[in-house]
Amino acid sequence: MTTDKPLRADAQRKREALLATAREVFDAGGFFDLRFDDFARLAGVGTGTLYRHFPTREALAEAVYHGEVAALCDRAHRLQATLPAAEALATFLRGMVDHIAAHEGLARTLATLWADRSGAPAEGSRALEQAVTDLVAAAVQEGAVRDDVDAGAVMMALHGIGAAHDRPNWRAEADDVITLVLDGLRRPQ
Amino acid sequence: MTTDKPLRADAQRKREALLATAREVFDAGGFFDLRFDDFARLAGVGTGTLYRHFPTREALAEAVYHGEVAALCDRAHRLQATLPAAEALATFLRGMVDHIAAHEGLARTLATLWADRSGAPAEGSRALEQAVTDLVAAAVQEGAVRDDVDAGAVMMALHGIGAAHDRPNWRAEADDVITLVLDGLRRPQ
DNA sequence: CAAAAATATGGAGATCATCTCCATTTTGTC
DNA sequence: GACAAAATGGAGATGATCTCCATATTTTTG
Repeated sequence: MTTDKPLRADAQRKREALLATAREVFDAGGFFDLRFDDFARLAGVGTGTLYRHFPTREALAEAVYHGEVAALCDRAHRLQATLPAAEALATFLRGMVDHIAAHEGLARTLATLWADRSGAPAEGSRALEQAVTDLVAAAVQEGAVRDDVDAGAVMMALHGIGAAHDRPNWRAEADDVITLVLDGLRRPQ
Repeated sequence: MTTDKPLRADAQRKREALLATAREVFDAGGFFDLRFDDFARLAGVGTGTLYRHFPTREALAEAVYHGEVAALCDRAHRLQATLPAAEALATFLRGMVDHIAAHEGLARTLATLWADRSGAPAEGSRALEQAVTDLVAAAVQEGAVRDDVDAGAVMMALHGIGAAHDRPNWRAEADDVITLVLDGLRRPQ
């Protein structure tokens, strides 16, 4: 499905310059407030080039955070391989909140990518969802988690954590959401 | 805090025309896709008038759904008066999902209003949050619900339900989120 | 290596939604 | 009915997004 035509040398250079700029702006927290065309100016390329590489702001955000999200997913796989499934799930969800808390821009990015109703969901979203689904399925298999609740519900709760990122008491509430989800998932013995 | 200068007769008429148009577009599902100025055209008023009455799209959405949200809050109060607190909370949350499911536009509206980071949260949001907070507090008081989880966490889960409104399996997942929240809230005996 | 083909560039300007401004009209008051 | 206050409408300013294509760079071919 991924048509990977080999990118020309200069194209690769410009693309990387754009990504570097985007990363900087991201870390500075201004990603969603910067005029989109200005990413081009800051990276020293033309606006046409910007739009050719990243047709929308969301595409750029997705590219910048592709690494972050991939890291999250890798972590899920590692946990799943080394811990009992229920613990893996708990550790992953707790760690996800940590991770979001540590990266100012991530919550807003995830919320934006998730809310993006324009056609296909971003690759990053898909991967993350798959990771969560796998973790839940394993925990169900193991018998530690009820089987009458869809893994999608956990994703929805994560949506909430991302979407609500500017609530004053975000961190504590996010932790509490995870607590509710985990306790709610425990198989009623 | 609410400075209510009595509205002139024509002003009231135009305002009502705008609201009527907005409600129609809402029900048709196109509220967030319609050019904002077009609300004026459709209502037969000038754009200046539109902007005077509703400075932003969110203000208009808030006004349209003020009634809906007020109804939700009233319902919360009635339930709280007639049922044990834990049941009132459960009934309210289940009913909220019903209500959102029945009104195509509501989820997106709530998500938008909640996500609106421009200054003060809309009156509707505030009222809804107060209602939820009260329900949770009463249930805690009654001893049916743990006291170590913030009511804000429930709001965050609702954020998720609103924000994720375009997931293919929305209804089932939303119900499951509520199940998780309710079971997670139950005081561990 | 030169020429030809393919690929990518930049940035001026088209397009489009949002919002403002104020000369005119409508309403309320005395 | 005349004066003041309130509200109107819609032309145009503003500003962000995106397109287009003549030019430049890279790759391939002979």
